[in-house]
Amino acid sequence: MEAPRGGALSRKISETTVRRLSLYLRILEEVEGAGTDTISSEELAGRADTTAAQVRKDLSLFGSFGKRGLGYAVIQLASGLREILGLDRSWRVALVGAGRIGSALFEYAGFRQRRFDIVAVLDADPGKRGTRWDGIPVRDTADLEEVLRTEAIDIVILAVPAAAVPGVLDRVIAAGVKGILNFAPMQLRVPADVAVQDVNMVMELEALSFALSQAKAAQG
Amino acid sequence: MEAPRGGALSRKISETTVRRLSLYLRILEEVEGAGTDTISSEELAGRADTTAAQVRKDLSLFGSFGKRGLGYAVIQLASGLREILGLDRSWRVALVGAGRIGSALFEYAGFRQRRFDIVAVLDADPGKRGTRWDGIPVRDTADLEEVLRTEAIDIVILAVPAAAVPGVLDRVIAAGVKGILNFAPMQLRVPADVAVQDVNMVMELEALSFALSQAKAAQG
DNA sequence: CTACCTTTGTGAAGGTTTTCACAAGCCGCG
DNA sequence: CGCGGCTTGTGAAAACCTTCACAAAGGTAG
Repeated sequence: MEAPRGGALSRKISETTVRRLSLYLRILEEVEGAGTDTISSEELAGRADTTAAQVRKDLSLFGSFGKRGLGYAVIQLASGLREILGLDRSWRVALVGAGRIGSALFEYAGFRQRRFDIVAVLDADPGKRGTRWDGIPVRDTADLEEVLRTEAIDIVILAVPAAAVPGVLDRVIAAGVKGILNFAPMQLRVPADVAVQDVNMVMELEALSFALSQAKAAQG
Repeated sequence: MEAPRGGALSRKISETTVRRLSLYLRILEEVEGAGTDTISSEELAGRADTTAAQVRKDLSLFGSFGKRGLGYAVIQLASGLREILGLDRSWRVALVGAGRIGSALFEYAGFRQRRFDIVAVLDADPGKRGTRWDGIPVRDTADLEEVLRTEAIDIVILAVPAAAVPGVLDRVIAAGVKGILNFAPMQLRVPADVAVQDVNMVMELEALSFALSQAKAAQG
């Protein structure tokens, strides 16, 4: 039993599966706080807005976490999911772009909770240089390479204006960073070994716009 | 030719298709600025990081927008996509939660460009009340129902702390709002006729964490 | 007008993801 | 210890999505 686990998977795991795993983990942490120590696929599915079969299939891709007749031990499953998702360690994150969005992200407690530690902040604006955010000096984007290297950065959060993206992106990639969280509304072209996740709020609003328009059209 | 268009669709359109349509529109607006007046599915696909067949299939769900041998007229296709996505009108948006994230969103120009007009801002903090953001008064969340009604709000951006979400959500739904953009890291339970889009940056970072862990495991 | 080049729109094929359904396994109780 | 109720893990089926491949159609040049 319990063969694959965190290791190198043979099967390719889809983006949607990873999102669900992430969601399961959040739910487990919520119910753990509430004192529940065991949970069935049925209940987990109810809270995650999916089906019990989906939950079991997702988990079965990584091993055997449950007990038949009983369900899943909450603490154990949470820990298993953390291992699968690579959350059993901390990640060193650099925030590039200290504008409104950057500042909101920096303050956001959810990152630190998951051990995504923002250990460097950079901005091109000379006016910002020298100020400190919660003790971390805002450094010049000109020093990007040096900061990425000396701080051993794993992940870059790109929160600069669209016009500034291409230049910064090339340098981030050249510096060997393999993970980018992109807030600019543009497609980043990156080598295959670099992972990019986009956060595009306009796209989300457009999806709402589409849904609302459809509903209106259907209903008359 | 050109039968379905914006109207009530028989086929159910998937979330991923809508995201691609949104992306196509952004690309068309970019190349339009550059003076191109015609574009092939091949070129659009290249810029959208997908395949020509995918582009044609996506568009064919809504009608016939191209000319064989020539490609798509950029301006016309952009306008067709705006109609499909419901962007051929403005949307009245209320921002609930005037904290760091709310403030960053309010300033973000991308929303106004697409005619998502933030016409109301609410917050529970009495200290914020009476201040004005770009001329819009920050109002008390206690007045939520009245504001949603008098301002004829289409979409609510939920940017309040997780603990405050359940109370606010119920009232937003009761007030008849059918579209919600949710920034709280929790599943919203809503009636079937209410559309929700989640923006969850922790989940995006976790997807990066997973990808980076996988890569490390594979490579040794 | 015809021949030829190009690119769309779309059935059919292929692939992936989700759902179904049930044997296997765990627990508690008598 | 054996039975019954419950829930997992998983092949098989169904649904969904993407890719292929080609007929249909616009344009152009001769």
